[in-house]
Amino acid sequence: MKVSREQMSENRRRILEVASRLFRDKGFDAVSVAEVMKAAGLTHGGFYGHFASKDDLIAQTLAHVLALDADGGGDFRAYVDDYLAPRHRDNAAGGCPTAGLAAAIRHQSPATRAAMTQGLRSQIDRIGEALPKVDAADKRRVAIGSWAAMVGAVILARAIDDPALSDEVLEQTRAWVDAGIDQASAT
Amino acid sequence: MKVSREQMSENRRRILEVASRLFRDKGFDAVSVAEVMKAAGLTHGGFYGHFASKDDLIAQTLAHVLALDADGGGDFRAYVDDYLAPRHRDNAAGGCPTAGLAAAIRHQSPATRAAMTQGLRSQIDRIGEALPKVDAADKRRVAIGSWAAMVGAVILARAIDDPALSDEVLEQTRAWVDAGIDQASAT
DNA sequence: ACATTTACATGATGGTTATCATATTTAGCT
DNA sequence: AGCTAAATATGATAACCATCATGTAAATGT
Repeated sequence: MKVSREQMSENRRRILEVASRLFRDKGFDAVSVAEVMKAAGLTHGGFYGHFASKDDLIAQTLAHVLALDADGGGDFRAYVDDYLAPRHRDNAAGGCPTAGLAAAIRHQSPATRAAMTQGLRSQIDRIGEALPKVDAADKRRVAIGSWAAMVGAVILARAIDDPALSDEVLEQTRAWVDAGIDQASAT
Repeated sequence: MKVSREQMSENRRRILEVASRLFRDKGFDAVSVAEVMKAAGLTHGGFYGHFASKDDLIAQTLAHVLALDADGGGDFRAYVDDYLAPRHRDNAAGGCPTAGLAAAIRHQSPATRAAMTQGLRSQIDRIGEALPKVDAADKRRVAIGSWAAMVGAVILARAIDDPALSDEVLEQTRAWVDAGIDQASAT
């Protein structure tokens, strides 16, 4: 049955929302179109009225979720602490899409790769801006290096099947990133 | 047709070899059992004579390829340089299995997760041993932090669809890791 | 040499999935 | 009020895949 225009765009937004959670939780391949639609409260048939293909859904979902990621205007240390916390490791569905999906981007469509590239560019810039005490010459290094360490640590911590070692990876990476920032912030 | 015992174990080794390349190149899900067997020069039927399931193949392949990873007794700086080189980024099939597969381990069987955990433990220890100038108290931090940054950087560099930014991620992470080691090596 | 075991090949089977075809119902316009 | 277009539902299709059943031929032990 036809629905109102607002209802339709609300449906579309809900599809993107649940898709972003499902993809982060289970990966692109392990989530079917029908599963996404069901989680959005619809049936699989209407899907192709919203998106041209599953690849298109993936690309639009990634652009959507990376655009939302633009908060965190506060202190970078606090952001690092939250990012490298067990809580974030254990919450892939609601967590950072880069940590959850970056490794799968290699195998996705050009539009999806472009969305991730743009998201990373923004994130690096944003981290640089959150490092006021670091010399301009060192900003790119600190922003990129700490972001790589953060994403890598969460990926490793999620892969590890031993809570103690997993916690240690997070904790030591936090100390490593802090030390790197301290060094670059010293006059 | 039956083959000799040596031929069989040679076949088995070849299956693990091609599977490790295919998995690193395309991911666990995107590689079918039949594709692995074909790449090994066999047909799909004989597969279950060697492995109990695809999950079993994945677990044994990961254990196999992580066990081979134990070389690199040399200088850690040289290892970092090779690891964070465009050549490694562009050679996923033959490159580090942690960078290629760690993010997918979350969704795999317990045996596979255990193999990855063991591989990471060994790798962290190995890096610690390759850092003779670093105080014992700092060794875990440097080993874990630099490994997280290296793995994260290669994953990000492979996701990025812009050669200049991808190269920059590798280059700046190299500088970041070097600076972290320098700082920890200073008396 | 022969019997038997066995490694692999060929050929199903059942389940899943992306995508499409068609029907239905209702919003939006006249 | 009625017509038309459109959003979603139901149902079908074709491809792919993991796994299993069965056949075949050669290696191994006697």
